[in-house]
Amino acid sequence: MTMEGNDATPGGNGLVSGRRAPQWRRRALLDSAITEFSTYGIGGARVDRIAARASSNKAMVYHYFGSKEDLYLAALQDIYGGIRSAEDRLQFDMADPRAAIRTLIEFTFRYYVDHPAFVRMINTENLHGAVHLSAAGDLPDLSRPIVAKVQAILDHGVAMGIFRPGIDAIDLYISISALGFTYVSNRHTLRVLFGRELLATEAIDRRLETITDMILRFVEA
Amino acid sequence: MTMEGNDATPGGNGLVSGRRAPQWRRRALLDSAITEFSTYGIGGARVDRIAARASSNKAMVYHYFGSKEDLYLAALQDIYGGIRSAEDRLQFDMADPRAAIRTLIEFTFRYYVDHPAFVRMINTENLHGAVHLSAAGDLPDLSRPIVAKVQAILDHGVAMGIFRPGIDAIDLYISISALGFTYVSNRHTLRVLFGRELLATEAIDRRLETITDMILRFVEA
Amino acid sequence: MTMEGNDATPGGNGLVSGRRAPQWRRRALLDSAITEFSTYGIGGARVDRIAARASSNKAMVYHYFGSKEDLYLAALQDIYGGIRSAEDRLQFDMADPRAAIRTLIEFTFRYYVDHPAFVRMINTENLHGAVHLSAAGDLPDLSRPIVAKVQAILDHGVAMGIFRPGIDAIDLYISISALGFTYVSNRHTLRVLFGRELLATEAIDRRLETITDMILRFVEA
Amino acid sequence: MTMEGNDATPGGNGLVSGRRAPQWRRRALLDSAITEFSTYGIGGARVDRIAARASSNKAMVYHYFGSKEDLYLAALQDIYGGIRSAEDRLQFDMADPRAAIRTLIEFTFRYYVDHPAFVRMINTENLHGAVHLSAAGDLPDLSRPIVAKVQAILDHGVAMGIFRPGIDAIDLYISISALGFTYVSNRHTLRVLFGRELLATEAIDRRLETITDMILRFVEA
DNA sequence: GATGAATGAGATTTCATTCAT
DNA sequence: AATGAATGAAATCTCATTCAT
Repeated sequence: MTMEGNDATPGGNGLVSGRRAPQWRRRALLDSAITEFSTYGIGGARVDRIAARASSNKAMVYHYFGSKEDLYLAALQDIYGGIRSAEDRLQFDMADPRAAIRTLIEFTFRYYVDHPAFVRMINTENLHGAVHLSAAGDLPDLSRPIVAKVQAILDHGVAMGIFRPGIDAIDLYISISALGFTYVSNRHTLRVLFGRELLATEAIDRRLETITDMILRFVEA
Repeated sequence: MTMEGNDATPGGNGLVSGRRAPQWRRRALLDSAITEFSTYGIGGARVDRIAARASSNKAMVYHYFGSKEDLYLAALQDIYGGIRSAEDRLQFDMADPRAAIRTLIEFTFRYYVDHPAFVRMINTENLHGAVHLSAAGDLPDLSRPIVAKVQAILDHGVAMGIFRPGIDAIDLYISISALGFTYVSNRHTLRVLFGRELLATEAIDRRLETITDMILRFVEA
Repeated sequence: MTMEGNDATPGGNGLVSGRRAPQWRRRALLDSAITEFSTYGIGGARVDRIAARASSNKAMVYHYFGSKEDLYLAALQDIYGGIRSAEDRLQFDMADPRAAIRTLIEFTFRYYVDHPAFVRMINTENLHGAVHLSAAGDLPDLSRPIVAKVQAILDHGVAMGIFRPGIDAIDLYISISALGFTYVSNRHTLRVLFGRELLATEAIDRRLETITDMILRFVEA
Repeated sequence: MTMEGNDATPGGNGLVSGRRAPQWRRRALLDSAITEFSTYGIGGARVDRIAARASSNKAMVYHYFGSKEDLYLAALQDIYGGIRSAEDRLQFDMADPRAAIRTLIEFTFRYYVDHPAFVRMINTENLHGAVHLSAAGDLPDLSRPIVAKVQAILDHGVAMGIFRPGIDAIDLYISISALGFTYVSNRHTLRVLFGRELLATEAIDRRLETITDMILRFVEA
């Protein structure tokens, strides 16, 4: 399911903690900020709009986050915390490496499809050379144990003779990610250039088949 | 070779034409604009900086382009005109579909690697829902005959029994693009999260191998 | 002894009185306010900082003082009450007018040296045309019986043939004050312009000699 | 003659130079800034008012001076450049040290009386610990050759047997300055406390007599 | 065509003050 | 009495755009 506007409240947060009761207001501002930054980029985002969307006022933004840039940072962390915790909840059937890969592919692709704000935030952050992520890069919530899981799946598959050896886990993960990420990220220009509505439900399902097929053919022995 | 800063002057084209002598100044402003927009996004771009980088002044920007938005549009068209004309110069060995696919993959990947500003502009345009591209979408310079070429290669391969049938040309092209595009586009966040310098020369070569391998395994019968 | 930071709690007074138990909190806020106003001026003072320095919160400031301006007024009164009560405690040896003048000079100079916040508050109040002091000018705590004492000393000295007649008490007091006040008040710019640390202990002692010498030569017959 | 409001255009400027024709506008903004800062202090000054008083707009302030603080710095330098150049134009009759001292005293006192904005700026700068002056302290326009002149006068007087030896030139200059400076600087609080209008014409003349008398008695052999 | 000055709208940020508990 | 949250007005600063020459 695609929800353009936003897709916030991902991480159980806890990233900053602090104040007592009105954590809900901080949360509302953060959600609004994610929507805003993912819609307009950093330079185009307006603190005014962020406050208004959260039914609050600009001063609250500064009260809770200090500055527009710090707010962006908090939004970025939250967005990453969201996918991280979703990944942590993922269950792989290690007895069936092929199924495990399918699970990973489907999860990853649908996460992008369902969280366009996540996709845009990543793009925005890359536009800025990932300097903010660097600054926050040591936060444990951002680490990606997912790669260890990919490695484990690959190892199992190789041991079982199903997968071929010599495949780099990070490189594979980048490929899985890329095949879905660009599909979501670039859907607007692709629509204009190729005339296809990529996020139509059947289109999504077909794309998932392509990605799964492509990755499995790549790893299979 | 990667050149961060910019990578302008793509189409010798003449999308707007007009004045004759000081076309070089228009060109300089356009190059500067591409650098600026691809570095800061639309909202973060500064007309002042664009003018200064071109050793000119703001009034010239307005003289030549009318407004910041129109300048962005011109930059976008220029960027697309660049890849279009490069694609037009591409030669495929149709007698060897496998080689033809390799040629396409390498060209596409290296174009992204060598033109990071192109990649960023695409991302920026998608952030904005491709509204500017839509507005300029009927320009002949932007159409993508590349897809027809992919279709032709696929058809040849199927006819020769080398490729399996049923592969959608656009979908395949999106995959080829995606495997390289995200690699370049998201390299900063990937570097922070995975600790790898994706644009080191050997890394690029290895990635090209992965992409080629993956696509060929996917299309081969 | 010089104490930069602050020098509050001058009058144990009770200019406003009122609540009984947590008078210490009012006092803490007032001390903090004196530090703040004397450091940043009225416009530069921050209610937030005043509250924080007193380990309290802004609402308390408003609870006790009503407004920032009223707080400034209270601080000003407190500061003047402080010197007034110190002056009241001064003992002059009227039998020796020369010694009495020396006592006055030393007291005055050292009071400025020891109470830089007092000096800054006076300057701040003068910057604002003394409108606040005017508003509070009828408070008995602010009247200056010191001038009557100067007059008495002068009269005694003239009667004893030690001092020359015709010296205006207020004018003399202004001179005594000025020679020390500016030395303290302008020490920062004087340090930059002349490269001398005016508040070094020996410098202070030497300055006191100069002032005493100058005033005595002026009044002596 | 006292002119409260302002008293600008002191230094032949040249402190920053730059732009061509519209130096008059920069000058107007600077004059307005001097009025504003000397009236409200740094924290109380309003960029809006500064622009409006100069019949300009805020953006021009930032165009010419960069920031409110830099504008304050420029104003401070201008103010100091003003007294410096007036001092440079002073002529002393070195054949008559007593007259020379009189000249210096009268010039100094009347400069304060006639330039209340100068006095207030000095006070404001001292309130802030002279950090701005320190930052600009190496500008040649700010050095004080006046002290060398005082020394020369003292030396002549001592050589002629008119003045007593052992008087420190800087200390003497501080005294001369102090006796007039505080009189002008603190006139508002002194008016409230003592009920005298210190800047009435006759009061000024009488005060000049006091200062002259006091200094001469101090230096004479 | 070209340039520096000028401007007004609007952006981010601050801060005195009040509210709810 | 005491506290943290909330707010609106206003302050500083920015920037796309236009003007005058």
